[in-house]
Amino acid sequence: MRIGQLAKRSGVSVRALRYYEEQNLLESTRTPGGQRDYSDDALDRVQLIQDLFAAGLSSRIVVELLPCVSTGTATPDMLGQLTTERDRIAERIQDLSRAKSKLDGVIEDIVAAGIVKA
Amino acid sequence: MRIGQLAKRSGVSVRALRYYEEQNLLESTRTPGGQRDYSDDALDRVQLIQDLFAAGLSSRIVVELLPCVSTGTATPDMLGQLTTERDRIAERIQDLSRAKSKLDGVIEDIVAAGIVKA
DNA sequence: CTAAAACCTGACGTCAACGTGAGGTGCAAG
DNA sequence: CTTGCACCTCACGTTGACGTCAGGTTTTAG
Repeated sequence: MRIGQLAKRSGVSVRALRYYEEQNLLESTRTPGGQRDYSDDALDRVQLIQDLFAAGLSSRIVVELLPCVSTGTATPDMLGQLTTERDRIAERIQDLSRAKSKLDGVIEDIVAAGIVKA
Repeated sequence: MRIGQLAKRSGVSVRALRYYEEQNLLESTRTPGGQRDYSDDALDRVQLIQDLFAAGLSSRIVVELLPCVSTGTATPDMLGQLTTERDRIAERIQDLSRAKSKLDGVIEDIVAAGIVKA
């Protein structure tokens, strides 16, 4: 499929897909005319990239980890990286949970104070 | 206390503290010589700001929400904002949990494959 | 009193993940 | 063949939360 199709299916912009390729996160073959041609696997790949980005990983990290995620194999170093990032995400979840609790508390207090009844 | 002390105690940089003041997130009185002087409450304030930043809120949002968080009162609009941001954080937690599960799975697979034994 | 911290105000630099034109090319339809 | 949309490659712009350097002032230790 071509880039517009992939963009539509994956929900990311055309610009973003080109950026992924620039960062070696995503491959494509080219038509004789020079246009990108993606395999169906690309869709999964893009969604994986989005998930990792959403988890706060940078493209530098993602490009290092993508091979193991795809192949299920890794060097000891890569495994270390993986666990490091996994732990970082876990920490982030803790941070977010703390912030959420705080906001929950504030919301409860406000509602309890009867400022608003919804 | 002065800005260096607050920075050391809160763990954020002097530059960041000045930035918070610039964004109306943090107040300070001034010495006759023009140097910032912080009350002890400032420490809690800074940590709250950090928590909200860590939760992905922008300074614009934080400056709107800080009053209700401090006072426990709010207009209906502010309460709406609060719940909106609370829900956004909840979503983010979900995203992170998904990413973490994915990485956990990858790590398990790698370890199971016997590439490494730690 | 003097030197060295610590502080002050601008104001420009940074970094990531794209957005947004500019100017030109590929390709399927009629 | 030509219209027109999708695509191409530069290459500069954007945003947020600061980092950092310059040039000057205040505070504190001795």
